[in-house]
Amino acid sequence: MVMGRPRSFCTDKALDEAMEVFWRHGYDGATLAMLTKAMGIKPPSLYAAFGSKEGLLKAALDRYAERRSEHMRYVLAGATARDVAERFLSSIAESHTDPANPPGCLLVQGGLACGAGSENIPFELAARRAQGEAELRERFVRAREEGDLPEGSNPAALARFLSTVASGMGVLASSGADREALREVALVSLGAFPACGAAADGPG
Amino acid sequence: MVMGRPRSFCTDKALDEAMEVFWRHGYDGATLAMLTKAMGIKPPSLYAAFGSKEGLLKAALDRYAERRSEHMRYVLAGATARDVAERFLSSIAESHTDPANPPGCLLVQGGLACGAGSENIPFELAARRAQGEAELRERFVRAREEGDLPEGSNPAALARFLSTVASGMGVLASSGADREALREVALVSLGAFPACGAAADGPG
DNA sequence: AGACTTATCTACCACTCGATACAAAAGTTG
DNA sequence: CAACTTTTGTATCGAGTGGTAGATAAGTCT
Repeated sequence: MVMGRPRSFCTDKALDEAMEVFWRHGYDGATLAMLTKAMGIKPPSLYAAFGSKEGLLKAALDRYAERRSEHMRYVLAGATARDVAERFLSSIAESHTDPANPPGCLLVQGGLACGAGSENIPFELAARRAQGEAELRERFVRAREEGDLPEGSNPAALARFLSTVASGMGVLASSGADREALREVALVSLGAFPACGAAADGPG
Repeated sequence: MVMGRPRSFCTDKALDEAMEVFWRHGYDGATLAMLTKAMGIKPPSLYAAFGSKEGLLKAALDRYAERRSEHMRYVLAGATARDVAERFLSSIAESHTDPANPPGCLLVQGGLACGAGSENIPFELAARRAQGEAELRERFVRAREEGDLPEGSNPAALARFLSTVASGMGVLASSGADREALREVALVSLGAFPACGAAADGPG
């Protein structure tokens, strides 16, 4: 075993608490006092473990990404592109209104605009959002090759559309919209999605 | 004329500068130092004119609403519901990437999550976003009555969908997406919109 | 002119921010 | 045991926060 005094807290548990604080108050709005209180540790322990407030956010984002990757694996396993879109939107509607978490999405709530000294935080969050979009895009490229998306369709645009709706649903959820409202948005959004082999029934 | 020393700055000009700061940095990220520097005045003048930082934001939001109301008048004047949706989405794509302003939407960038002491700011912004959605909803209710939306369609859901996409486009724009990307999203989104009298051609 | 009213400027308030110095505590190793 | 390594708690750092007191400037009123 390693030498020295053992750590008195569980890193993952502490990260979960920190994640919730960042989620609810944003990066700038989350103060060291809030974070240390939620994590049950003192500032020196926080800095020894994560280096800085920004380092703590990145660690929390990594943990958030782990959670999301499970969802994405399920989403991307959809049989058709339309199936993938439906899974994506409905899972977003559920997760963004999960009472176990703050409403919305950490990657949106975390901070679209920050004050002096945290200008790079919005970029960090944007990069993580872009990753999910890229996964969808690759899946849709494959779908077009496999013929379940029309030849003329635009996989990049469809992925960006879904990612945009997801961000918008994050904004909606953060302002108190309930789960049913998000499901409705998901349903309407799905109407924008092309159907190939199946009957291309119009929206409504 | 009123008595006393006349004000040395133009309230509207100062508000435009403050709006830009809130837009770019968010409510919490915008400091008094930034605001007073941009407005070209000192703190006592700011407080005499607007009461508090929050009062300044609300005044800036009022001014923002004035600007938007012109756009909305044009949008709502569309001949059909689909026409309204198209005008709405394309005007959002333009305004959210207008190089004269910070990217995105003040009502989104302003603050989805805030720190202690500004918890009501996100509600304030959400209320203003909801107003635009309500205008769309009323227009779509009328459209259904007039028969250019199918009987079974849901005006509230359609309005919420458009509002959600607009918020998502704000998030997208704030992370550096260019105008063409937003136009693409607008185009795909329009595919979710029901067409009534015209040919209900599928998306693609 | 001189009283009155309002705005502006300088300087500063109490407070909170993220981050850290230092010593005591809690382990492992010889 | 003593030497070593790492973490923990206390107490605090300098910088920056939103906001204001008090004197002065710049107008209108009688």
